[in-house]
Amino acid sequence: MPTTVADRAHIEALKPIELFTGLDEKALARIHADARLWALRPSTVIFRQRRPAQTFYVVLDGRVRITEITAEGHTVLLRFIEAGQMLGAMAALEGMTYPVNAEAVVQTRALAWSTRAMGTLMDRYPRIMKNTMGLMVQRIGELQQRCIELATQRVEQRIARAILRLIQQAGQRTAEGVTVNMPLSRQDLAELTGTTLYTVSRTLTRWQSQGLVKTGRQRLTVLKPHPLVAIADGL
Amino acid sequence: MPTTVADRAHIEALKPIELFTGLDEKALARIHADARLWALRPSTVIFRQRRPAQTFYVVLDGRVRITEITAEGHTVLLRFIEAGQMLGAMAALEGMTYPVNAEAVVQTRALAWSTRAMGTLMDRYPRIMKNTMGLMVQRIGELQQRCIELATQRVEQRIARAILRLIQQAGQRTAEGVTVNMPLSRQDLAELTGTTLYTVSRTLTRWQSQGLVKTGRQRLTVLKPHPLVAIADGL
DNA sequence: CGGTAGATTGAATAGTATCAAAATCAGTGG
DNA sequence: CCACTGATTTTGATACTATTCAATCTACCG
Repeated sequence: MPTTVADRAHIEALKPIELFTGLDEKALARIHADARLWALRPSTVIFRQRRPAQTFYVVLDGRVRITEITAEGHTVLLRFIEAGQMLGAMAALEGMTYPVNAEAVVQTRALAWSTRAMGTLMDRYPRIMKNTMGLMVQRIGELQQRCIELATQRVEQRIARAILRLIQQAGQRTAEGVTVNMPLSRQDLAELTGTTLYTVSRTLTRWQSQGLVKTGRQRLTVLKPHPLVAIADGL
Repeated sequence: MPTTVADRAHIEALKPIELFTGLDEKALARIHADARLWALRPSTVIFRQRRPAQTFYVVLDGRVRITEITAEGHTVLLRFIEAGQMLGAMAALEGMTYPVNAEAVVQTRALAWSTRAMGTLMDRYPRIMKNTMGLMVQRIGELQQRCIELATQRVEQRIARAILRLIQQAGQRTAEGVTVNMPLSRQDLAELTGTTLYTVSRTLTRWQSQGLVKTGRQRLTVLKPHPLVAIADGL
């Protein structure tokens, strides 16, 4: 089967994805052939917690919100998934359920594989498994960091850290400073840091009056990163 | 190379370990041949955070304490590792550093492989990688659970959950109830739940006066699990 | 130009941390 | 066997952070 121009473009798209590093073009072609492309409008639910994990995704562009809802009804925002990252890794193993909810924040495209297809690919190309392990190690590290912050830091400190992470992940330089390039409500920040939207609001208003940030409806711009870093590091 | 009686016993010891499920005896023999056995006295430091990850372990018996110390000097107790579980999974990848501290709580035996040896084994037996992935998925789930508890639950609730988990992991039936079968101070419980030893002490004394638990110096017995479960579930 | 989701603000309160001090317990060695 | 030592635990008083609830305000959308 000869590779067409369109195929080549698709294969190129797979190259920068961390999950597929170290694989040759033949492997990438095979991997791509098994994938289906999904286009997701903002607020589309990709999967829900406790449902059978049947599809494994890699996000091509856009942004996905990972949440978990507790028995008491609290929502915790666990992370955002960005371009190039995998999504629904549980679906790489058979017979699992998704532990979380995934929802597109903005217009998002993702490649999708069935559990069966990804299982076969991993058996054929163990390098994918090795890469997955590496990514899981990263994720474990991030989660441990979150646990530690939640266990030892004050709310203000946690909000500062969350914002600094957000501008790392989705920061866009503007004339004034760095803007978080996605809709982000006070409620989102509260779910991200384990507090209430009221406390987030008060904190942001204070920072705004100090000239550290500029806030708007679902929008946030960091004007002076350094004092924020100081707060994140515990004054 | 014929397998001796002693070798056979060692290979049997590897069989129940989740990391090695699905491997045949020949593979297990090879795996065992590469391992070194470590015996660790209580309080022995196995590795420290930020040091190069050079050794991958599987705990045969005993118990290991995983902690992380923050820049501000707070210690967070992330988990206990029990018999059959892997330890230092970061060492499966090359060029990583341990993200945490590991210390034997009681007399402990563990098998150890060098990064190089475990890398070779994983290349030769991809099943080990698949098993590792499964264990990492478990670990990610547990950490997410911890984050959610820290983000949404009150201290009392978190302490109840921690204790219930401990009697799952290290519970020993006695005439009165179930005892946590390892030394466990108020400080440990505080580091496990993100609070202070004072609050843990007050909580336990209250529960003791209600007849739910019986506490002693580094010792804890659950007399009535059901009310504790009710507290863990938020009354 | 209303309607509505998002954001702010105030007041009251609850939950925990913090600090200081005292009490208890397990060993240890005289 | 007992007093001594150090670690662990308990308890009290106080300060403070953050939540909760209610009310109001604001920006954006159709």
